[in-house]
Amino acid sequence: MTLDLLDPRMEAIFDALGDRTRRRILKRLEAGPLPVIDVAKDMPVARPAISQHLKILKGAGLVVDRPVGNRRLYALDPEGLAELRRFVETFWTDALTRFATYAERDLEARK
Amino acid sequence: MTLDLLDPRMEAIFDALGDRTRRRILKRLEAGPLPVIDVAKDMPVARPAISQHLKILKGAGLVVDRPVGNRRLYALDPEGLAELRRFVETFWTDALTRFATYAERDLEARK
DNA sequence: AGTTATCGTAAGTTGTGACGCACGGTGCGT
DNA sequence: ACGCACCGTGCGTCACAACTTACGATAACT
Repeated sequence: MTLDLLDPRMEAIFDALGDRTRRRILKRLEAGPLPVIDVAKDMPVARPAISQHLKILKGAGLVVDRPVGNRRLYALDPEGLAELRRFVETFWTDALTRFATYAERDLEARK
Repeated sequence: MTLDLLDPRMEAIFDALGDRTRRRILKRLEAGPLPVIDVAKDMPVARPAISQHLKILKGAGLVVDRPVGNRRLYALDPEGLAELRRFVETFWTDALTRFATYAERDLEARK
């Protein structure tokens, strides 16, 4: 029936979102593009760790980066966010449909 | 400004979704409620591992369970899914708003 | 009562991912 | 040219989370 494996892209996205530090990074980038050093500011981990996390987020398509002089600006990638949004949306509606179906069956069974 | 930490509930949800096996479990439950033994069927890991994953998913509010005779039926929890949906939705729209703002600034800066 | 099936959990092992440190590269300034 | 700031990346370490195995509990049979 339906494939058991998720889209590799979605796998990467959820894997990326599975880490607290990475979620914090995204939350911080929500305010706008930032250089690595600013992303790392007041974070519980050191800058190199932030770089590694950013690399993973980039691989998942959740952030984009562009060099600006000395530094490198990271920003949210609407592409990846859109993909996540679509997936959650469809999963949600599908689940609700199924849920309604089973609620109906329950009602039927109770008669 | 905006709080750096996410809602503990969302933290639990994303942590739960951060694991491949757990995602597969959810995907399987999308078809309807199942006993543990059926969830574990043809899975790359043994049944006890599935039980542990289900416990985590339950803690995150993504699944619910009810005893049915000898077995125990697990099903998707619309509550948690709704929460996830809302979060992704607002994050998405907020990000888009910010994105538009910065695109505008870019345009302005190019003049 | 005895047997079988389903399930949860405790205990112990292991892979791996998150991290700090150190280094090298690059760009901007003096 | 020199120093400085920013950044990416090996490399080694370590904690933790995902496993298996073994056991005990409960429920539905004969």
